[in-house]
Order: sequence, then structure tokens, then C-alpha cells
Amino acid sequence: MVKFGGFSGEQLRSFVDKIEKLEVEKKQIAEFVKEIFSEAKAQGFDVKILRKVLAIRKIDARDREEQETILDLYLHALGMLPESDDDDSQQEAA
Amino acid sequence: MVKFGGFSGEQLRSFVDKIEKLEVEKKQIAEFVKEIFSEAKAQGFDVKILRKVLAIRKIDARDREEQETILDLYLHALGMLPESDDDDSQQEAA
Amino acid sequence: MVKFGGFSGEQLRSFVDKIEKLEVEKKQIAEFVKEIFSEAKAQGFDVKILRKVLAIRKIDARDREEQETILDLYLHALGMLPESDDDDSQQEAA
Amino acid sequence: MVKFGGFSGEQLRSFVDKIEKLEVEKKQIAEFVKEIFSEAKAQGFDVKILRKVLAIRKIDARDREEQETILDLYLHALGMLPESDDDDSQQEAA
DNA sequence: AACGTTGAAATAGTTC
DNA sequence: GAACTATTTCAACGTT
Repeated sequence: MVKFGGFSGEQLRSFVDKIEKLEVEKKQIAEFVKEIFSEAKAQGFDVKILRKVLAIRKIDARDREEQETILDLYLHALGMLPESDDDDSQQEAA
Repeated sequence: MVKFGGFSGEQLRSFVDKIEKLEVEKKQIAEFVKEIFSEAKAQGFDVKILRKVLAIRKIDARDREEQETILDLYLHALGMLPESDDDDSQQEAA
Repeated sequence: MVKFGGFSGEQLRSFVDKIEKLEVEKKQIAEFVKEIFSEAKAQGFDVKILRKVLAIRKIDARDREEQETILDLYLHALGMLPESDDDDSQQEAA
Repeated sequence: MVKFGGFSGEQLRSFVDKIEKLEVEKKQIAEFVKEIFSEAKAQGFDVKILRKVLAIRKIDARDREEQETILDLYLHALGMLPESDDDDSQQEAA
């Protein structure tokens, strides 16, 4: 049931407050990032290239994650990994 | 001159490190926000409505800012505000 | 199947043409808007203020929309709106 | 002088109206463009690629413009073009 | 004319 | 998988 009539107004306010505070934090961090870009630019770096560097590193990180995932899949397929979902009977007598 | 060939590699690394750390922080906060939404949902709140509430509050906040800004503009246009360096023609009969 | 090898070149050309034509129209409109600003300025209006007025009206319009949306959400949440396919509990006493 | 007190309210309203109408038109065109993308997608085109095609054509168009500009510069440098800025007195007694 | 600011467009991610 | 939301990116604009 949807919380509206009654006492849950305080809870709602609490949720709203928390989230808005966190959004503020996020915004502050974003501004900080911008400052760093400015600083880099002031020191002669090409911001566009800097962004590209970061983007590539991001992709690489993902690749690594995915490849680890694939590795896990392989290992699991070969029965060399204890998988979370189907460990319904392995534990007691492993 | 663009800093990429040469000794500025350390600076670059420093910028990249800082930014990536901040990005991590942002992501953590975003996850935290999601948790709060989950919590609210678990307590029976309609997340869609909660989002709308937040959106409206955002718009209202911006509206308030804009209203203040335009008030300043009006006052200044009417010569009722001591603006920093805009007294170019007000002194018609000084 | 992705349409790029083969006979669909004409279709592609057609899409590209249509879109580019529309983009041209958009650009023309944008230029027209600029002309109006110029005209206003020439007639003694403070363009900055004019822009702010427009911005505030935009925000207000969006706010109104959001308010209506959330009203619908409220009403619906309270079971006071006949939603299209949300009659999950009406049938108890059919 | 800034138009505020008095009779210029109507003019202001007129400007606002015109601009907002044009903005609406722009938005409609943008929606139309989206529809075309949808249609293309429905017919099996990869929208991402379609966008890339458009982007490249845009760049090419710009390139052409810039190259024409450069060509103009060359021609002018070689004294083969009448330049805009300093043609204030050349025509009558060149 | 470069700079930062702002608004729009696009992409990625999430939810239903 | 379709729609919605959020984030990121890109371009335009005013400003200095």
C-alpha cells in the first residue's frame, strides 16, 4: 500500500532530505573535477585529449572486468569454481 | 604547446588519478542514492512519486534562483542597484 | 539484419536527405530567433532580461506539467483514477 | 534607455510570443527527426551508424567551407580577391 | 577572439 | 525490449 495518508510524511521528508544532500555532494565533486580540468588546461594540457585518455582507461577497465567475468564463466564451466547460484548442495559434502 | 611528449607524464598521471578517484566517489554516492530509493520502496513508498517530488523541488529551487536573478536585473536596469562597473550612461545630468 | 550492404542505399539516402533538410529548417528558425533578439535590442530592450523572462516562463511551464503529472500520480496511488491497465484489485467483488 | 515603465509591455509580450512560437516549431522539428530515426530503425537500419553518417557529412560540409575560406585567404594573399574590410574606397578609383 | 557558461543532443543505464 | 532516467558530450552563446 502506498504511504500517503498519515504519519509517513516524516519518513518521506527524511528520504527527500537524504537524497538531496547526496545530490549536493555529487554536484560538489563534479565541480571539483571541473576545477582539475581547468588546472590541467592552465598547465598546457589539451582537455579534450585528457578526456579521451580517461575514456579509454574506463573502457579498458570494463574490458578487464568482462574478461574476468568470462574467465569465471570458463572456470565455472570446467567445474573449477564454486558458483553462487547453484551451490545448493555442494557445501555439505564438498 | 601541448603537453604530451616529454616529461609531463607525471603531471598527466596525477590529473588522471585525481579525477578517477573523484569519479569513484561520485559512483559511490550514486549507489547510495539507489539504496535509499530501495529502502523507501521497501517501506511502501511509491518510488515514481518520490522521484517526481524531487524533480519538482529541483525545478522550484531553480525557479527561485532565476526570480532573484531577474529581480536584480530589473533593479539594475532601473538604476536602483549599485552595479560593479556598469555605470556607463546613468549620470545624464551629473 | 543491418541494412548497409546492398540495395538499401536509396532508403539510406532518403533518410539522410530528410533529416538534413529538417536540420536546415531548425537552423533557419534559430537564426530567425536571433534576428528577433536583435530587433528587440534595437528597440531598446535589455536582451539579458528578455532572455531571463523566457527562461522563467520555460521553467514555469515545465513546473506546471510536473505538477499535473504528480497530481495524476497521487490520484492514481490513492485509487481515485481509472488507470488503463492497473485494475489489479477491483475484481474482488465483481 | 531600458524599456520598462509604461507602454512597452506590449512590445515585450510580442517578442516573447514570437520567440516562444519559434521555439515550439524547433521542438516539433526535433520530434520529427526522432520519428525519422525510429522509422529507419524499424526498417532495419542501425541508428548509430546512421547518426555517424550524418555527422561525417556535417564535418565534410564544414571542411568544404573552411577550405573555401582558406582558398579565399590564399587568393586574397595573392591579391586576387577584393577583401571586404578594406574595400571602402577601392571601387571608385582603383 | 578565447573563455567559460549554458542549453541541447546523444548515449548509457535502469526499470518495468 | 521498450520507455524512462541519468550522465556525458557537444555546440552555441554571451562575456571579457
